[in-house]
Amino acid sequence: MALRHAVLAALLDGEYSGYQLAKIFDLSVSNFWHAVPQQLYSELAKLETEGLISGRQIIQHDRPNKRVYTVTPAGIDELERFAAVPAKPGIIRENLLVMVQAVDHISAPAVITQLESRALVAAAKVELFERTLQHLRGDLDEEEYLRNASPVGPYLTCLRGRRFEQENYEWFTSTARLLRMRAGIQAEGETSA
Amino acid sequence: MALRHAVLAALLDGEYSGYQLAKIFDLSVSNFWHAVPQQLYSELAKLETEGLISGRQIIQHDRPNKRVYTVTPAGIDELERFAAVPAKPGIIRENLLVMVQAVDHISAPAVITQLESRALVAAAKVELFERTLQHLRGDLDEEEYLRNASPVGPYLTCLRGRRFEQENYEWFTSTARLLRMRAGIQAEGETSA
DNA sequence: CATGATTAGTCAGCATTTTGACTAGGATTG
DNA sequence: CAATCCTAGTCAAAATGCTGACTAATCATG
Repeated sequence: MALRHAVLAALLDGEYSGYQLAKIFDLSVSNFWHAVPQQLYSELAKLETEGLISGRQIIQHDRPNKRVYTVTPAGIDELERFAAVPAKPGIIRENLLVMVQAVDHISAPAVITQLESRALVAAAKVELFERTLQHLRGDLDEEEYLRNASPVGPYLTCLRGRRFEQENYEWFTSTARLLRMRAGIQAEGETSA
Repeated sequence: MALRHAVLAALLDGEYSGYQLAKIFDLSVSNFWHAVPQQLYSELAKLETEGLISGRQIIQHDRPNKRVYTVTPAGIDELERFAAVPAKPGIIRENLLVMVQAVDHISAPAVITQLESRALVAAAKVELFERTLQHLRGDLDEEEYLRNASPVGPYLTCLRGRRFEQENYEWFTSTARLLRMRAGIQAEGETSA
């Protein structure tokens, strides 16, 4: 019973189908919760039978019909209870860091390549979050938005996500550079003097 | 088949028992891989039957005997193969951020309390990592350590962990303060003018 | 005008993770 | 000197997560 609260929290923000939710999870929600589409479909079904969300069919003529969901008052109550008990500490699983942990014992170039490609991914995510934040706050500046605007929750989690990816970018980049240097490998664009 | 590489990577650094490894996972390794003790015991058993680690019994008289493990050459090969294929993107699951995402719809004080208590935890982790880094580098300064010293992998992942917890601390703290302000709740120590 | 991408899912089943209960002896603390 | 903590695990079962295969219609591309 863990995914359910992430789904409920994501649905607070609008009426979405499983398919749409899968995209949202892939982008913004992945900052604090990871889930693959199939998990969402089955969790939505369970949440609906439990009455925490309610779905309705949308007939579409240009593309397949879909079922969109909204959080019910019972769903809000569930979130309320969820927030009342201490959250379990967060978990991280990052294979690339496992590789770096082992880098003294294995071939460094493989790890360096991965660091460099993940740095690009991280940079793209930073930009995406940047745009999301701009979009959320519209023409207000950040301070004003934070002071008054609503909803503020998604903005705050997005701030955390952006920061996380910024730090990822910097660590991936500097770690790759360092390992290159130690291995005596020239970075792309560098030349030996 | 994912935990196995984290276990192998952790064991590169010395000869540990399941029990010791559980503590190590709880502290430093949790920066990049989360696992509970029972997972480690069963994973160690599997790794040993597969010949990727080898264990030996240590007879102790003052406390229960234990079985300690070291990575075999086959285990190193396994890590090598692991590093040769692109790592899956990392995953995060953080219930406290789920609560913040939902904060506009639920009781804010519950969330604020949790943010404040997790800020303390994060601050303690920062200090722990700080001490770990100092211990690893001994009397060298960081630049020199990074340039030459060995092993460098655990130092690098610890740097990432420290940074992550620093950012957690700052985000928890500033988010709690902001939510207090928006709710019109005085922070501890503050007084209304 | 065929090929592939996108939307919008379903179904079955394996794999992994987590929880909880239990053992057992020595060390520590009130 | 009884109660609790720490070391060092084992076992079974429940809960959760993930993979892969499949359907089916429309839209975009070459």
